[in-house]
Amino acid sequence: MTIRDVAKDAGVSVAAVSKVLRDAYGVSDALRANVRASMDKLDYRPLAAARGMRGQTYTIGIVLPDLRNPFFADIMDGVNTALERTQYRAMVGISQSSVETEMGIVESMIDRQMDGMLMIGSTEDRKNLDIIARRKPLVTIGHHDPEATTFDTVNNHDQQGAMLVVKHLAVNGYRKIAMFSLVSGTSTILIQRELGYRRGMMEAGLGKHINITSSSQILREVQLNARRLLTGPQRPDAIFCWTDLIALEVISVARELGLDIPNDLAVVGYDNTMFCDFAQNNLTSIDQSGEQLGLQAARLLIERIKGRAVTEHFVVTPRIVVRQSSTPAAISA
Amino acid sequence: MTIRDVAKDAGVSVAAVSKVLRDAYGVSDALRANVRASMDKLDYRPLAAARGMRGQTYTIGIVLPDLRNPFFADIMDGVNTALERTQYRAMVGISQSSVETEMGIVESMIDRQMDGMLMIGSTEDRKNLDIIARRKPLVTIGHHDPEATTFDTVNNHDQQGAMLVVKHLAVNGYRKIAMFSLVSGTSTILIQRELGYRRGMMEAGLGKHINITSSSQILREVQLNARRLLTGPQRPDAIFCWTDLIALEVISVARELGLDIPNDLAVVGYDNTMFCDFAQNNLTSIDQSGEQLGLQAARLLIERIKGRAVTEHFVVTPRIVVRQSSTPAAISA
DNA sequence: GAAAAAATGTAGAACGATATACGTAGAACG
DNA sequence: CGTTCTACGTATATCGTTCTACATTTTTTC
Repeated sequence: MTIRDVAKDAGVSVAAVSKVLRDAYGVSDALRANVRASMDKLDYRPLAAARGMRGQTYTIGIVLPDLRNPFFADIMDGVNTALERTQYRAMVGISQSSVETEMGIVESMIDRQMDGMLMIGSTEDRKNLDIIARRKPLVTIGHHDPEATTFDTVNNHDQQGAMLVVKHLAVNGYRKIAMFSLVSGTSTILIQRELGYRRGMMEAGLGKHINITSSSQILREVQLNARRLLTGPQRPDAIFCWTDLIALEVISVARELGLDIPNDLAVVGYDNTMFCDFAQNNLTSIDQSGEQLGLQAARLLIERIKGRAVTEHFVVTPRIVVRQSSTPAAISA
Repeated sequence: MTIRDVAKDAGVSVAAVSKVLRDAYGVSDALRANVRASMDKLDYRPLAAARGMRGQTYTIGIVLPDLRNPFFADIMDGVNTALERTQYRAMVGISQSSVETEMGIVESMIDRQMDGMLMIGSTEDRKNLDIIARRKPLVTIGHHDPEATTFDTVNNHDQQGAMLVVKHLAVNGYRKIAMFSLVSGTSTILIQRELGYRRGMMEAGLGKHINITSSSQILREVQLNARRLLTGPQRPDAIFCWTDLIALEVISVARELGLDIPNDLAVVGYDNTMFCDFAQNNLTSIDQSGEQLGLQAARLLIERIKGRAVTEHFVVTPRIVVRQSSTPAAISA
């Protein structure tokens, strides 16, 4: 089943069929209907590889850091919603939070003629992103770079989100508020969240309690760091974790140490993923509306593929969703 | 940077370069070294789209039902390990547990000239899988069909896994053991787990307590069904959930109802995902070694792509990992 | 040392789309 | 009524590989 078969069946030229396929200029309604009918009849499907040789593949590549953080599922829901009514399809690559793998995936997506790329929570720096963007339309989620001109960015206001957390904790009487962050020199969202945390602490007059622990994402290391933090000389009475998944691990360690949450320790996460709502977690978190982020990013990417050249930076306002893990009152009530 | 540039630089024919690229027969060591040097020097990367026109794209398509179940991350770890040293790359499509979407993704992967497909937890029936397998090498994970001859299957022994659960619960004194299953007429792993549950109950002399509740995966519906189960006239004293994620939701509902786990209610999951270990869950589960499943599946798929025609069916033996959610003794101890 | 076999390399026709350049008919214009 | 537009279609070069068929050289065999 090739474009030639369709052309023959419809009694028109190959070029005419191609035009119909691409919604290109210069096709009468009659011709279009005729060709469409033949395509349906023959159950014709264009081969992306062949299209890719000269034009588009109608495929966008999505790079995810890992599959364990449920937040990415929220984002993908939004992406899929945005793509639903288009002829674009998403193919996902998993970088396992490694920069080399990430670049490898991007390369292999370019080799595979993806029309554009959406990088989520990328750890690349601006230079590398610029290099990619020069080759293919690019949109990032979770990379702050308001000065970027070669690619679009989609974010929530991470600094503000972190400040919301600190403010909420301070209002609820917590003082020794620590932050559990991620070791990753280049992640701009971490930088913003740490900044927000510091600013929040200063504004609450808690500057002297600023305390940031950084850890990789490896489960064992997270546990080790959490345990160290909770058994150290200056045990915090609240921990703000950079993502829900880490918060759940911190809760786990705290429970094992016999600490009561939220009375001995408050824990707050980020992303407001579905796990926060479970009664055994009941985790206060920042909602950055992953679905919205995914939707906007996909929209921007398709616009870019279609030719938009001016850069857009989309920012969502985060909001805090308060649950029991940070509200001692709720437990006594 | 095309194959022609490399050929020119190395002073050989285009065909020679192509042979080196494909590890094809008829290349001397000297030629290979020469060509490889030019490829490195020019930083050449073959274009998958062009390769796809005649040969392989060295890309395998992986179809995942959803991104929220952390079990799939374990599988993907195995897949990536298996692919690491090959020139194959994985591209993932998310079907959102919908049969139409699943078929759509498969179609679009075939359009994109994937060399083979790995379908995980597919809800397709044998007929559809046969149709796919006739077009592309296919391996499934989580689809029992020992009679299948057109594709390979990789599974754990789900029936045995379910029996392990029932036996364990019975030994610990639980009697009214219910099962929380998934509405999905065609999923063979669910059929096997339900069968194992029934057999286990019969063998434990608990036939009259057999009680299977089925629900979709939608969070609200799961909660509703769990609540109905736990507040009904014949409240079970243990619930075996078909996957960890559901078990976590059941624990949540039970906690909200004021039930103590494991004294009022035991909960057991399946897949032994990372969340089971968290202290707030402490969930007994069946380990089916997702990483092993992924590794074997990827290996089988590449073998098939390379030409193996005889079918293989790989089965892992499940083992139970006992935690507090099903051992009342542990809590009093 | 001639014939056969194996090893190594090359030329060039595919693969299935896209997109440029162009032809032709009918409409609009003055 | 001739000219210029516009709308609609077509012919075909092109994209970057693969792979068959073949030519040449080297090795093996008797």
